[in-house]
Amino acid sequence: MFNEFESYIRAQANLSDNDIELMRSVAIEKTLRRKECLVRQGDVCRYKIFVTKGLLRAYATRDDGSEHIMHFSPENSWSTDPESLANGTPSNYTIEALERSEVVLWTKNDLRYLTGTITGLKAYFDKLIYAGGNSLRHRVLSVIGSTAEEKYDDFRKNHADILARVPLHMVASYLGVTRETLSRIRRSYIAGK
Amino acid sequence: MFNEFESYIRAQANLSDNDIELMRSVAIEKTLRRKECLVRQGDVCRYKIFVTKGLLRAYATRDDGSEHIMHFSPENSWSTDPESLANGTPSNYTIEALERSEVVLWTKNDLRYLTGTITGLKAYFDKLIYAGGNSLRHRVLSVIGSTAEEKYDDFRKNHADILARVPLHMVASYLGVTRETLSRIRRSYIAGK
DNA sequence: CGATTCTTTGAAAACAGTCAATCTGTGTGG
DNA sequence: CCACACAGATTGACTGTTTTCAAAGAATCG
Repeated sequence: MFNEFESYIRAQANLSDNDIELMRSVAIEKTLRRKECLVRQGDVCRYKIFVTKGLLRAYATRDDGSEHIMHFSPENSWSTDPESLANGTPSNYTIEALERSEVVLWTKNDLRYLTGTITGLKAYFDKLIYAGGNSLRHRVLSVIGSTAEEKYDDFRKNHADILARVPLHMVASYLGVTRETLSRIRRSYIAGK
Repeated sequence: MFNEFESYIRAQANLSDNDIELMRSVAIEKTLRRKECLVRQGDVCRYKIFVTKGLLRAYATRDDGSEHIMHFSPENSWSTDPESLANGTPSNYTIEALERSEVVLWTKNDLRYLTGTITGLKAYFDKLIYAGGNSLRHRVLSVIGSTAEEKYDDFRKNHADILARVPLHMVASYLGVTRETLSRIRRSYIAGK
């Protein structure tokens, strides 16, 4: 798993062999069964997670039992609850594997040490956070200004890879519509083209 | 205006007198009339903006003419279009003063130099981006999982200061509901308590 | 195969949007 | 001081969309 991470990160950031070995020395490898949770809502999220295989989701459950997906993380992407990780507060999210997955974990402290030592890694994380902000802003715009159909369009455009891998009711939960509504949208979508 | 910025930033970041003078030397001060725009949708956003007095909004206009507010920036907060600023691409947002305002501006290049030189400033911006991500995530959750009424509640809780200063139809535009709906919500709100 | 899980469908109800009109307060110019 | 225009807020009636509830059909996992 770390090997997959290594080839990914080498392509993304300018790291020496030494940097890689440093990261490896504190990395934790883990295999997740389908439906296994890495963090449960209410727990403290202790790791920053890189997915080398499979697919995770981070979702919040409301008092009424409804679930809202904040984030999908397929292979070669990251997951965590940044707020819980940074502050040690209980997480609002459950992070669950949707497929059998392989992940690499780092604790907050190790990560702080790594980003403090490896400037290339810090620069990479900065880029990552910046890109995350952009996609959150796009999502806010999409979600406050669009009909359910436009949101679905948007999702198809921006997350075609995810669309093919997750049950529809999770797409619905990501978009903030019911599964029934999404189902009807798709029908008219197919009819319309 | 830079003086107001100075006292704010000194409280937020660990900066030497020298750092401050460096920032001052490239800062641009500007006064904005009510309704004056600093960036227009389609323009490139050339500055990072600190508001020392007044209130700005950043909003996107859709093809159908509807406006969606991404961000309010009262005094002692920042505004910009990060994507446009970083990439030099046309901005999706118009940044407009809602009140007579005073702002301090830095160009991308000056900013890059400043953050590269002043580590305390870099650390402060990192914190800022991190906090911005958190609030965007909260907003996404609020907006995909709540009725119009709950969104309004949320806004009241998190932005009481803004609520008192902007016309209601802008709150509506921030929340993604029509002004009529918001008006009706407020009525039931008052009746209910 | 049997049991889940996922998806679709229908009908009714709740919700939010649209259109049009009115009301309010503010500020301007005669 | 008044008349007027203007921007904002509210209301009513209507329309359209989305949710809810209930059921059934399809696909998938063990």
